[in-house]
Amino acid sequence: MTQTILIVEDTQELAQLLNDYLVLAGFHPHCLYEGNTVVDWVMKNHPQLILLDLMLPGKDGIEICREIREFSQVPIIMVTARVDEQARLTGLDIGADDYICKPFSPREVVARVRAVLRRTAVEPLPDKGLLQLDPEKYQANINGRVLSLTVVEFHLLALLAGTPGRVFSRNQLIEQIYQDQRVVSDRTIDSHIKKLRKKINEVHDRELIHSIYSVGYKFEEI
Amino acid sequence: MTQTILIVEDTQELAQLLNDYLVLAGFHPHCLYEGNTVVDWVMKNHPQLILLDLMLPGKDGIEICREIREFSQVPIIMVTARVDEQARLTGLDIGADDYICKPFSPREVVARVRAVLRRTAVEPLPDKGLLQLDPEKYQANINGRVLSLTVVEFHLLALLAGTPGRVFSRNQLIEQIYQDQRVVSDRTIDSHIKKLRKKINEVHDRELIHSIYSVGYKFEEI
DNA sequence: AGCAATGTGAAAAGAATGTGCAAATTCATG
DNA sequence: CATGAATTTGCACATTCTTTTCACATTGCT
Repeated sequence: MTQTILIVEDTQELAQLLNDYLVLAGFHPHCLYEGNTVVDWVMKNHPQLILLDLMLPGKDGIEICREIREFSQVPIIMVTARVDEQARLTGLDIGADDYICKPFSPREVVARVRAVLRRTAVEPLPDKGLLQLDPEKYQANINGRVLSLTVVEFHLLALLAGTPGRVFSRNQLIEQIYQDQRVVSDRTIDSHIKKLRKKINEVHDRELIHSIYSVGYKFEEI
Repeated sequence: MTQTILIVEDTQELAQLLNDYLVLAGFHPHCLYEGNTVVDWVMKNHPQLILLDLMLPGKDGIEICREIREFSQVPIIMVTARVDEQARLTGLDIGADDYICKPFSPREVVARVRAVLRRTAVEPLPDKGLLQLDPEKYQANINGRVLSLTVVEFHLLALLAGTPGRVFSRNQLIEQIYQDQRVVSDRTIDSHIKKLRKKINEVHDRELIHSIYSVGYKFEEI
């Protein structure tokens, strides 16, 4: 198993430095220098871990992180240029596994990469499941059949299916789906779940979304 | 010597999750949900370690930390909600032993707790038997077979199995399970025990939960 | 035996979820 | 900017599941 690491960093010099250190540490890094192509690259190449700069030409780091999280749990380490940029990370859980603040020593980065990989090591996630999600189109695929989902439905499904078996409380789901701190009744989630189930049932006969009484919902564990 | 851990965290959901993980790891956590009572509680109960949220209703984490340091060297791990809060920690040594930044995985917290305790004292090793509990799924595994438990059943089993061989009185169980001071008849515990036993029996033939006459219940000591 | 504690099943009480509908909101378009 | 369609939201009621309690049976203890 190769240890592909994706480096997304617009300062070429820095990217090169990181690259060198990671090669020395036995990884196989790949560099991208702007934001627009990142999501595609990740979908195609399934890296083991992503080092993601927050400030990027093209699409910005937070947005990229969110999009990746819709279809993958790959570990992401955010790299922030300066202390005050950190403020942008505050909007709670944007889905990154760790973050590093410049200026950093390359040694430190390698150490963090190792740490994150160690933490997430036990992940036999052979994607290719029966469900595939396409964040660009807000579509899901089950057994090759297409579901058109609304935005909320898509986020909901992406979250649940992102970690099959894990139970999400309604509040957790709300926090993740409405990142703008909107106030929403928890029963609203039930409504969306119902619609999701209905759409899923149209193309698939087993129930994939389970309710866990007094806790929340989870996606079928495989 | 029991390993009491004090959790001070206003998000009840999070407190409960941490609580579960720590019980599973063989500790005896106690939760407080606001800042004003913390110092008193610590003086009376002498916990082994404190997990202290920085942002709290009532007295704030830094102030609490300072006050505790006036009379005790108990290890304190600060929990910060967001990255920018870290700034408040960096400047001065406020006396904490470590800090953790949300979002964190409960596993990570347990690891840090162990690390801090290792540094500051001698630590009894946690054991991993035939029973595994997953607080994020409210599931138990025995011999690889899955038990679906209700919330109360899960907490009950987690408590008992967290310290195999230790006898818990019904009142102790009630106090731990219903942290909201609910009033519940002690016979209620018996009912839940019965259901637990039934579910366990479906996948395992030896009796794992034992009644100790006129005292309470304990989990099979191995 | 006699008292106390625990096991058991069933039933009442309590909570959470499913469902259909309608009101509010958003969004694209004329 | 108005309009209608699609989406989102929240509610009320039905349904399901869980929790709690109780009465009675059984077991353990002195």
